[in-house]
Amino acid sequence: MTVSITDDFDLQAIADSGQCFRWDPIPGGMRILHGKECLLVRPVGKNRYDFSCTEDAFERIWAPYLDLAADYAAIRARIDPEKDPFLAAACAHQAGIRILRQDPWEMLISFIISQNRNIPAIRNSIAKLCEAAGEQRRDEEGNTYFTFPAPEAVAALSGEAMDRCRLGYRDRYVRSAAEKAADGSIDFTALSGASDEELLKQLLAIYGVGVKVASCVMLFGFHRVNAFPVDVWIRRVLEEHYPRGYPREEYAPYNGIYQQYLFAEIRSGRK
DNA sequence: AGGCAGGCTTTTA
DNA sequence: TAAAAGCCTGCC
Repeated sequence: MTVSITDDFDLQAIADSGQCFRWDPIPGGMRILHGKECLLVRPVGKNRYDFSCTEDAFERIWAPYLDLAADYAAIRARIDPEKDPFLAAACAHQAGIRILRQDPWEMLISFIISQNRNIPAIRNSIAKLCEAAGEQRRDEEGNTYFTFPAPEAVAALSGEAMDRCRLGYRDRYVRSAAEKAADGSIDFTALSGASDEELLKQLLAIYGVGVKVASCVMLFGFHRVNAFPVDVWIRRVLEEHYPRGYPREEYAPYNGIYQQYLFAEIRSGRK
């Protein structure tokens, strides 16, 4: 089906934003993996895209996933270039990013895996985990892909199979989280109803999850768009561009969205 | 109690 | 060789 998207939507910018690890370029577009689902997207004209899904799947899965109901241009426009030139420039340069509504379980595992590693290494481990414990399927064009595995499937992996995912010391974190998600002691449905403060507390109680990973899971898995992950890159932004402090209160409730523009900006090499 | 140093697997540049 | 979307443990 053809979809019209007039708000910010840049496939490459989103793929490069560090929030998703299973977006892959295909000829003329992007293949997007999300949980067990797969979507092929190709731009076909100004603000128009070919989606390899039915209208029903678009309404039910992909429009929510891509957060198409939100107005990112308006969120960018809230920043005053006079008061915060660096963030305003970041918003302008990095326009096209959206915060995806990803699966909480997939985000928990993905960001546990992310710690102390760069993005290519993260993608590699996640792909291997999907191959080891996910289901093999074919996309609309007959190419194979693997679903993101269910908690039970990860918990059931042998030590050897886990080793092949190259998780390093994180393997026990992944296994523990999978066991707790499988037996219900991590309950994503219940967590989705918690306040930001309570959700953070619950996530920090998970073995292998610190403040940085918890913030990413909140932002990308629970769509808590005021969560503000501080990693080495954002730390650099704050030190170099906000020596007198960063106005978190002023940017509520969208701190997480602005964080993404800052992150993309500093990683792009622009100063 | 809360802060800090050191260690940790592997990949990437 | 250093750095990478960090966290845990032990020590003080």
